[in-house]
Amino acid sequence: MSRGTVSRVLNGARYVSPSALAAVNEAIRATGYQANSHARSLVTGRSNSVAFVLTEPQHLLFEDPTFSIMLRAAAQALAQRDIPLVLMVAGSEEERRRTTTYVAAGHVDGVLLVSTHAGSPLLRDLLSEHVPVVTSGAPLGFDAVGYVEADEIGGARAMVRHLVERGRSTIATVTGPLDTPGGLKRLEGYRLEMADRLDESLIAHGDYSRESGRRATAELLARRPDIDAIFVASDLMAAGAVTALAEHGRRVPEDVAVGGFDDTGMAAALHPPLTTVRQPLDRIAREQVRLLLEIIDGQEPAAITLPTQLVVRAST
Amino acid sequence: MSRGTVSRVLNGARYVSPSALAAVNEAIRATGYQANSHARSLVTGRSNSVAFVLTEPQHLLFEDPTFSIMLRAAAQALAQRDIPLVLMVAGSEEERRRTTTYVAAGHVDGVLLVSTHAGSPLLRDLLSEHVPVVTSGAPLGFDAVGYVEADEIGGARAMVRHLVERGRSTIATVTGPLDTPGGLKRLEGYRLEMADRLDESLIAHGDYSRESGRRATAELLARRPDIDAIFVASDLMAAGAVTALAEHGRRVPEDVAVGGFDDTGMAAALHPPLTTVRQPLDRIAREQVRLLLEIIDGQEPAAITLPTQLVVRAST
DNA sequence: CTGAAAGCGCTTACAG
DNA sequence: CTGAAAGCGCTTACAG
Repeated sequence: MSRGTVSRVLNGARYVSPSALAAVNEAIRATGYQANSHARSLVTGRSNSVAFVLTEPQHLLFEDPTFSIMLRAAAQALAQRDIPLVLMVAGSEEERRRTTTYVAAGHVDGVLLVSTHAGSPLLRDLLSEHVPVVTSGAPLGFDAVGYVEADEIGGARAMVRHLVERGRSTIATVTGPLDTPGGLKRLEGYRLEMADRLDESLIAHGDYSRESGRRATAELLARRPDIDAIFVASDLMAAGAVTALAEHGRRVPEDVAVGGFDDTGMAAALHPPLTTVRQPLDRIAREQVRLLLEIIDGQEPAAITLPTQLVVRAST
Repeated sequence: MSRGTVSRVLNGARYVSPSALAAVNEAIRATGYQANSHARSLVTGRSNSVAFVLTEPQHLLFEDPTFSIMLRAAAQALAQRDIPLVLMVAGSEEERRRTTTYVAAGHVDGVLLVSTHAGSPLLRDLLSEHVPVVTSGAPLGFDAVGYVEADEIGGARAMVRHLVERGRSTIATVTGPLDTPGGLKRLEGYRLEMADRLDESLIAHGDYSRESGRRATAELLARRPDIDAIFVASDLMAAGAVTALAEHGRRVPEDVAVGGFDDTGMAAALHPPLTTVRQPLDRIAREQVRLLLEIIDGQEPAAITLPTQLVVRAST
């Protein structure tokens, strides 16, 4: 039996007789044969691997479980297809250059990018090299890039609506960074739902870190001591907000209701347990992988929006 | 100029005349040439990549920043040598099999393993395939495996000594899982330093999760209401311990002093800020990478122990 | 020090 | 449907 026939079996078994197919499969089982991936990549020009590129500042990565959850989910979704995930850190300028060079050299077939900031130079470089990319969250300021996002606006609106239904009248918000899609869209949802209740003094800005949630909440309390609810744009910042409220002698939820966003494990562990908006992070990562592989296979990019879900706990 | 000469320049420039070397380097710069890694791997039989294998239960990975810190540090140490890090998740039985097959097939040259449990079947399989492996923490029940660890025993002793110096007389401990080197050795350090103060009723067991720290502390308080200090074997569990103490109306540090282990960002963020034992996680990951690359290059394994450092804050 | 040649293990048209 | 052949882009003895 020729090498060519074996290769055909390995690559989809087209134009192979049933008897040859069976014989090859049996031989593969018996010998535990595994194709040499380097030889295959050399001729196909495909690496059959994908990079997961981390661009977030160090502290956030360790504080906020969101990133680890997506990383792990992506690794698992890829493993099911026997595609390795290569982790790259592109925090500094030099790391970014190294990452672009590495990717452009064809070491990986595509890139998974998490929470891209507006005008990200890394994304710009990657696109100019025509590297298949899928981001999580709509990349601000880029067109024709594939992405997967949660329904940020819908989720934020649902939370504000819930706070209103709970009888809260003075609802503030702590935003995420406004150069990220999540930060921007959660604020947009808040604005839309607040409508004529809206007042700019009810808005304070954070950067997704716990400490920023605490600081922004303290600002709000100083400016508007009359607030009776806060929608905080991430669970981690909400943890900071709860701390700030305690420091100012406000009870949660009696004096001030607090709602978060994400529903990572932290939300249920807070005191009191946090009402929040659940993002389907696992599913986002899985869809991101699926979409990237399609694009690598030559399909056009797409934008996928997945539903969020309000999870009511004791904090509201 | 022949391909052979260029190849010699790329691989260390032995037996190359200065003029040829200069010419090749200039051509590389001018054209931005990058060697095709698949072709190179095909002939050398080396993948020039390394796997980072995650075996921890999901929840711990997201709760405890220790793992992300080591993952990121390892990725950065490898990136400096232009070696990609392949992330593999080996939580389930099937994932473990897939990982072993993948690694044994030569897709990566070696494996970085974090916090191996006693008798780990993954480590057993990897060693039986003669895959170069370096673990973080001494792997319990295995010989001749390279590893890098913090001085767990010394760190635990320093903490107990500190609590004694602070005038505490009834010092309890919450341990980590005793089938991990960290869990076992931190308890050993506690035992050694307690000497004749030791009483088994002062020991409660956790599993490194926050909730287990809370539960174990509640147990201790029920059994020994007279304790005035607790050495908790990780910062995350210490956070749970502080919660339990508050729930039982004990003030930290006035009534009960609390000491942790790790010194991840969480320690300084706790209320009150946590006295803890700093593990040099960055350095551990860097040394782990260095050692693995040496072993891949044919050197014998080694065991490296790095010093820990007591960091005193307000909780003691 | 340098060039020519073989070979790493696959895939893919191309005949048959 | 199947086999023989070329070729992917390198590295590495081997002559010279």
